[in-house]
Amino acid sequence: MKTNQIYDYIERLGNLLRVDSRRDGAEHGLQPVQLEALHYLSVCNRYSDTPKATSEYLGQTKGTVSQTLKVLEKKGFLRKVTDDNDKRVVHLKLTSAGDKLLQQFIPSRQFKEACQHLSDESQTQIVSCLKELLQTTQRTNGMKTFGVCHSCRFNQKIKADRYFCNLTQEPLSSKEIQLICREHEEVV
Amino acid sequence: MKTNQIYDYIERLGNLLRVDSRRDGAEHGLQPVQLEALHYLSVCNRYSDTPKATSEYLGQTKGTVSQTLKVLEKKGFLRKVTDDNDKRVVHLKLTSAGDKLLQQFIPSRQFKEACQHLSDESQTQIVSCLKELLQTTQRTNGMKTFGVCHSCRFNQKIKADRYFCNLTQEPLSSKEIQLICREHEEVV
DNA sequence: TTATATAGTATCGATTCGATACCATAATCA
DNA sequence: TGATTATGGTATCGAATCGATACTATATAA
Repeated sequence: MKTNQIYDYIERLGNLLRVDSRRDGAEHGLQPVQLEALHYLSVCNRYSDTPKATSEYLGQTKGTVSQTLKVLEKKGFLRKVTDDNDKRVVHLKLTSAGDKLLQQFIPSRQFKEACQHLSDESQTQIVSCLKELLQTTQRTNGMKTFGVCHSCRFNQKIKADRYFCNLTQEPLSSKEIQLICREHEEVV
Repeated sequence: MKTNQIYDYIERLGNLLRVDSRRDGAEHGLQPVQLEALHYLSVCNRYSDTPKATSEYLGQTKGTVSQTLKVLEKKGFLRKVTDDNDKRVVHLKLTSAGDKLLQQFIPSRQFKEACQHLSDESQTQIVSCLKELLQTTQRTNGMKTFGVCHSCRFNQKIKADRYFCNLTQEPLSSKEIQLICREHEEVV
C-alpha cells in the first residue's frame, strides 16, 4: 500500500498550485478560492452554473460561496442572470474580463512551464493515472463526479453532433457535452 | 499538450483533500494549514524542523507560519526547543498527542478508503507519475525539493547503515536518511 | 566595534469560512 | 385551494488565515 506516498504527492502538488494561485490572484485582489470558483464556472454547463452547484464543487457551504461570488461580481468578472423557469435560481456568466483573467492565470505560468518539460507519453500517463485516482476517490466517497457529458450515463448520442440528456430530457450540442455537469454520473 | 487537463485533476484532488482536512481538523479546532504544518514536521529531519523551513515548505511568510505554530504549541501538539549552537533557531518537536493526531487523520479516512480500491500496479504507476510531475514542477521553478536524503546529491553512503552528508559534514543514520530535508538537492 | 544578515515574534487589516438566521419561490399534500 | 415543507440564495457574525510591517535577539562580516 502506497497510500501515504500518494497522499503526500497530491498534497504537495495541490499546495504548490495554491501558492501560485495566491501570488497570481493577488495582482487583482483575488484569493485562491475565488479564482477556483471562476475557473469552475468557465468549464461547467448550463445546469451547473449556479451558486448551489459551485458550493457542491468547492465543498463549501452555500453561505461561504455566496460571498465569494459577490466579490467576483463586484470586481466585474461575472454577472448574475435569474433563471426563466425557476425564479429562485441564478445563473453565473463570466464576463469577458473574467475569461481574460482565467486565460492569463489558469494554469499558472509556473505550471505550464513545468508541463512543457514532460514528454507526450509522460503527460498521457499522468492524465490517466490522475483520472483513475480522482474517480476512485469520488466513487468511494459517494461524491458527485462533476464530469463531462461524454462520460455520463445520461448522455445519449442521437447522430453526429446531436446528443440528448436522459436526465433533463433536453437536447445537447456537441459543444455542450464538453462541459462539466453537476448531475454527471460515470458510465458503469 | 495536456497541461489544462493535468492542472484540473491536481487542483480537484488537492481540493478534495483540503475538504477532508477541514472536516477532520474541525474536531480538534484545527485548520487545514495547521494539520499540514504538523504533518511536515513529522516527516522532516533535524535540519528542517524549524519555523523558517516550515515557512519555505508551505510557501507562506514566516510571520504567518509563526502564528500557525503558536496555535499548535498552545494546543499541545508540538513543543519548541532552542538550538544549542545557534540560539536564534528553534526546533519543533511533535508531542505524543501530535503524533497520535496525525496517525488518526493523515491521510484522511476517505483517502485511505479510496486507495484500497486501487490495484498494486495502479498505485505504483500513480506514485511514479506524481513523482515525475512534482520533480519537474520543482526543478522548473527553481524551488526547494524537500526530498529525502536517499535521493540527495549531498548524501554519501559510507557502509551499510552509515551515511554522511557532504553539505553539513555530519554523519547520518539509516533512519535519518528517510526523512525529508530542506537542503535536499536531486541527484542529476 | 559597527554594520548587516538571519531566525523568529507581535500586531494590524483584509479576507475566508462555517453557523445561523432570514427571504423568496417552488413543490407537496391534506 | 391553502397550509406546510423544501429549496436556492443572501446577510451577518465570530473565529481564523494570511501578508505586511515593525520589532527583538543572535550571528556574521567589514
